[in-house]
Amino acid sequence: MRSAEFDKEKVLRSAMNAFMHKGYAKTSMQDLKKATGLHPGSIYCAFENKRGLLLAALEQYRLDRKAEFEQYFSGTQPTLDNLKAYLDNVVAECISCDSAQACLLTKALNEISDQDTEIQQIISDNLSMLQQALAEKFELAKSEKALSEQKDSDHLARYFLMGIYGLRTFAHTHPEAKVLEQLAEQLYADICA
Amino acid sequence: MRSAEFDKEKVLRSAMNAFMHKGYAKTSMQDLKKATGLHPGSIYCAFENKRGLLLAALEQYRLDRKAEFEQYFSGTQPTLDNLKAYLDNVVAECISCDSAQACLLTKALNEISDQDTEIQQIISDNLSMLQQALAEKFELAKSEKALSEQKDSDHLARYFLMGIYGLRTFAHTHPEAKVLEQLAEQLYADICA
DNA sequence: TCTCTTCTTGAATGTTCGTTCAAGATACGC
DNA sequence: GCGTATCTTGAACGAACATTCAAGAAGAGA
Repeated sequence: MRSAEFDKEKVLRSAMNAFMHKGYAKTSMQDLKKATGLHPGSIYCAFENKRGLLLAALEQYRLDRKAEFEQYFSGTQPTLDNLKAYLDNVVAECISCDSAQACLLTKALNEISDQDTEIQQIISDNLSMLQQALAEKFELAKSEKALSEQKDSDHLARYFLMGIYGLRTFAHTHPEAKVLEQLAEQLYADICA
Repeated sequence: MRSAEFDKEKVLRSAMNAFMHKGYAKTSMQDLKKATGLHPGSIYCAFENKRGLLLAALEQYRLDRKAEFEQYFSGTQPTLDNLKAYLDNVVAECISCDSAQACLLTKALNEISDQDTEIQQIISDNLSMLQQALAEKFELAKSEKALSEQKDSDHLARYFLMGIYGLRTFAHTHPEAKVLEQLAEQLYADICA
């Protein structure tokens, strides 16, 4: 026996970055080779093909984001404060990173959309999971009496997610902190109102 | 002398559709030939290359959308009603069309982003124009006493646009009329509140 | 009707792409 | 320390790509 020499998570995160910056179609195997340090043969051995690498990268992205999300709600602060912090982090990401630091899920969703129903389904499922997780947080906020019982948590989660999508796209044309922060502020206010 | 045989607007709208459905990178010249009915030579003669065709298509898209926008505000109804109608139309587009009927501008913005600063600039400028046009409508609504003078029209325009971006992305995973209409409803309410 | 000019056509070009595979390298079991 | 199973390497492959161009088709002017 002999085990593989590369760190799978590291490779997948490099691939994620490559896909996020150039998009799936424009990222060539040569780009992936440069990004991951793996030779084509190894990539094909480990992930079957370019599409398999994208699938694995999407799964890694899901795990990373899930861990990140849960970290935001692990403390003892009021749930709504955690939600605001989470939103502020989205804004910070939009500003700080190189301009193309979008979410891999939405980036891939926009690009692949109709052409690959399986990937489309995976992405939709992932985003639905995030939506579900958000809805649970809104339920939690209601139980903390920080949010009116009248509110529909599912609707709030959808609206919140819609806002995040919008923010990310908006950031492409207006990467100015002040403007994005103001938008996030209103989004949060409208949800808590 | 002999004039060209094809209808430039028709060709550009066909190209627009092709680019919107498959994205720029994935749309091959063969696809464009099929979509436009033009042979490669003619395309290169008229638009220099594939990128030139995208530029021309973007310009045509801008003109079409500008005309569409102005039509929504040509009547004598209150401006806010027109805005709501405009928003409802966005939602209707998200639902009715084949799932990939996004906005060419945002689609291209998401895909090309960093790789072509000239196209990035053109798209940003176009979206800024729409934002500016929206801000003027909010100003108009204020003068009609339908909106508080306290409100910042520029901010409202940005928030409205953010919502539209978000709606379009959201529609990719939830193409259900009821959900999208509910989101649009709240967006409108939050802006007018 | 003939000629000139311009447009149209689609096969050919060189390049780049995703993918394969056989040869070489390396760690593990004995 | 040897044999072997497995991983790594990178050259090679056909396919598909954007682009070119020379030959053919067709309107305009006489």
